[in-house]
Parts: sequence; structure tokens; C-alpha cells
Amino acid sequence: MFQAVSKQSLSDAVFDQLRERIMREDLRAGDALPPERLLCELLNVNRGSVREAIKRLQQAGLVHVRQGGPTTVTDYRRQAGTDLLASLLVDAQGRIQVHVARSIVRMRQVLSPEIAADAATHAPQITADRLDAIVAKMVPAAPTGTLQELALSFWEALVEGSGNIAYQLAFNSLRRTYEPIRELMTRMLEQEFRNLESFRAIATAVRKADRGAAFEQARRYINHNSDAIYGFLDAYERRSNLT
Amino acid sequence: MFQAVSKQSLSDAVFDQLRERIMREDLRAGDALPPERLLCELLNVNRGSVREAIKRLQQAGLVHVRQGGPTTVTDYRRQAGTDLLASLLVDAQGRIQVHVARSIVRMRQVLSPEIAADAATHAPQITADRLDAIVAKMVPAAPTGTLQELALSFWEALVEGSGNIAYQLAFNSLRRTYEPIRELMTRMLEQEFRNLESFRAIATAVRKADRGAAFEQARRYINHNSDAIYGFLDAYERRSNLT
DNA sequence: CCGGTATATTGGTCGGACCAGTTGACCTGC
DNA sequence: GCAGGTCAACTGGTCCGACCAATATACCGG
Repeated sequence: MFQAVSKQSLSDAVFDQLRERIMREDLRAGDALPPERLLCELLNVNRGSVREAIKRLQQAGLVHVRQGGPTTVTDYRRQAGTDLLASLLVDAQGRIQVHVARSIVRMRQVLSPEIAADAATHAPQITADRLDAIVAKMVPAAPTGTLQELALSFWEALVEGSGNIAYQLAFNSLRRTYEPIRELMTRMLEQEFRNLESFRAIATAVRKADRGAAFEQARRYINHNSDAIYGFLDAYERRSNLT
Repeated sequence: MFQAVSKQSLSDAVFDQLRERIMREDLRAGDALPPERLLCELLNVNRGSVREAIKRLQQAGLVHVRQGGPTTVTDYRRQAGTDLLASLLVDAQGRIQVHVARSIVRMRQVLSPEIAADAATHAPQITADRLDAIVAKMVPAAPTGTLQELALSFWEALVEGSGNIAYQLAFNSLRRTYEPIRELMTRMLEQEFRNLESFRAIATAVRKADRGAAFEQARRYINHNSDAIYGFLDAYERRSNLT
């Protein structure tokens, strides 16, 4: 298959490089960033590009900027928001940070049943219609990638059905986090995607507006799902330690 | 007391204005933003400022930019991350969006007991030491604002102790969200802050590395706390509907 | 109707100027 | 000696005007 070629503007490149340095603690909390004009020379780009990059770092909570003084690095663990998860999950060498992955899976594990439960109370019929439509497209013979897409839409519909904007935005953050390791997730969860019964059970519980059942079915699914990931991460970690 | 005077750069002002228009659906998903050069004239600022603002909008997931074509507004409900919660909670007129507030409280309610439980297993002693130190500073006679500060540090310590970076970043997002309605929270939760027993109970459970007890104590606290907020929001909503 | 082509439009980059806060060395006067 | 003021050298913030690069559109020719 083809995939869109990735373009990157200069300011994006600058942003990535600085972010990488901060998260690798090459630049530690409290350190001053080089002055913008110096960065221009070092990176051989225009000041505008540097400034756009720094604005983004500021918004991400990685640096503190004040006019007249130097731009300083902040403690991202205390300042940054969920949007940073994607950057944390995979390092510059493409290695997965196992403890970050475990954190994400854990949060997802905790929230998912609640989301299903809320969807069952908030908008059962409409949500169930959407869920059924998605499940109908899931055929075991389909390629795993397609099933993954559908599973993602399934949860997207569920989250929207929960009527909880906080869940929704958190879900978006997580979705962005999955993107870089998409193929990995595909292989890891192939078994899960093919177990259509789980999806049907959740959809049915939602349609019945049965909060408890929705919670329980989602819990079963997500626990099973999470265990598969935990297992993979354990193996991944052992393998990393060997080399 | 004094508080820091708030400065705002031009690009921040532009960002706020565009974000506001997008969230008020003055600019709908799919709509094209005016060209940068036109925005410069309309807002009477330099193109650099406009570009910095748009870069931030792009990072926040509110617009989609591509060279050569127009910059278009995205569906923020599907694209934006948790960092947007703060902007959603309070509208331009300073009114609280009640359904957003309920969403946030709900997510917090679900996550808090899990955080306490994880802290009890992950780093019980160190965390408990920090918790005890904070609780020691909580004296019922202290001004509510101070107690609020301490309560926030308490949860900050707990979240750090959970060793879960996803929780930590989500917590940061939520903390930023509280900031604009800080005083409101102070009044709303005064009773809660003065109930030191809850904090002690959580700290004790963590020290004993008793996962179940930590979960349960945190659950009791956060439920009580959330109910207070829900009650306030109901009243707030009724009042809004009247006027 | 299809495919190419010229042109206008849009975002991306450049450099160089000046404005506006901050810092620190230095001087002043008590 | 030291509090307070002064000034110069930073730092980030804003501006201008030019040009590059990708895209959209209208038009033309087959």
C-alpha cells in the first residue's frame, strides 16, 4: 500500500529537535535555551522558524519564555499535558519507552469501562446504532489493518456516545499516541480484533441502556486487550535488556 | 494580596481570538481561515504574529494547514487533546460551561482512586512521607486558599507516587483547567479541604501499601468532593436558565 | 472531455531593522 | 559601605518587504 509522504516545515524540525533534547534531558529543567539569534545560526534557519518552534514548546509546557530574559526549560513532568504522551512513547531511536507504554495502557484500561457505562446511560439508542453499523462491517476474513480501523471507530463512537468531552479529548490524545506505533499495535492485538463477540456484547449492553453490563463487557474486553499488550511489553523489555 | 500582572503578546491575543471564534463555532469545521496576509490587515498585526498563532492552533488540533491551500478549521471534538479543556470550560463571557465541568469532574472522579491505589503499590514509603509532610502543614485554622494549595500538592505527590506518567500529564492538564476558576473552587470545596481526616486516611493507606484501602479512601474523598461540585453546578445551571 | 499550461493565490522562508523588557556593571550620594 | 540611580549590553517581541514553494483556477489545444 501507499502512504502519504511526510513533509516537515523547518519550524517543525526545530521543534522536534529541541523537544527531543529536552526530553532526553540534554537540556535539563532550569537550563536556559540558547538565544533565538544564536539558535538561528546554529540551526541555519531564519529567526521566524525558531520563534514558531519556541512558541509551540511554550504551549506544550516545555519551556518558559519571558521577554528580556532567557528562555528556560521547565520540568515537563509537572508542566506538560497529555499531548506530550506521543513524544514520550517513542524515543529518537524508535525504541518504545516501556514504562510510558504501561502508563498509557493502564489509563486506557481504567477509563474504557467507564466510557462504555456512560454511553449506555447518555445516548444508548443512537450510540448502539452506530456501534452496530461498525460491527456489521467487521468480518473475520478482513485484513487485520481494516479490523483495527473499525475497532478504533467503535471506540470513537462509544466515546462520543458517552457525552463526556473530557473523555473525548483524552481519547484523541491517546489516538495520536497510537499513530506512530500503528503497525505494532496491529500485530499485537490481532487476536483481539478478531473476537467480534466482545464488540457485539458491548453494543448490546449499550442498546439495553444497561450501565452495569456495558461496564462489565467493556472491562472484560479491555482487560484481555491490555493483558496482550502487557505481555508484549514484558517480552520487549527483556529483549531490550539483553542487547 | 498582590498578583502578577498579566501580559499578553500579540500572537497570544491572535491565538485567543481565533480559538474563541472556532470554539464558538463562528468558524465551523471545514471552513477556511482568512489568508494570513488578510488576517494581518484585519487584526492590524504583523504576519509573524499571525503565523505564530496559527502554528499554535495547528498544534492544538484546531486547524489544518497545508502549503498552497487555505488553512481550514478542524472538528476540535475529534482532533484536539486534553490541553483544550481549559479553553472549553470557561467561555468568552466568563461563564462556566456546565457540561464541560461535569465531564472533567467525572474523569477526575474515576481516575483519582486508581491513582491512590497505584501509589500504594508503586512507591508507598516515599510517597507517604511526602503526603504526611503536606498533611502536617494543614491546620484547620489556615485560610482556605492555603488549604487548597496544600490539597493540590497532596494530589500532586500522590500522582507522582503512582509512577504513571499518563496520570501525571492528565493531572497537569486538569490543574491548568482549574486555574481560571481557582477562587470558585476555593469557595466550592471549603468544607472538603477542612476535613483533614480524609487526607490522613489516604496517606495511612498508602504507607501500609494497602492498595485496596488507598483506593477506597480516595474514592470516598473524591466522591464527596465531586458531589459538592455537582451540587454547585446544578445550582449554577438553574440560575443560568432563569436569566 | 481530457490533459497540459499560465497565472493568481496561499502558506513557508528569508534577512535585517527596530521596539521593549531584563540584567549587570558602574557610578553617585548619603 | 551601601541603597539607589544610570547606562549599556543583552534577551525576546514586532515590524517590513522580498522571494520561494505548493496549490488552485481559468484557459487553451487536442
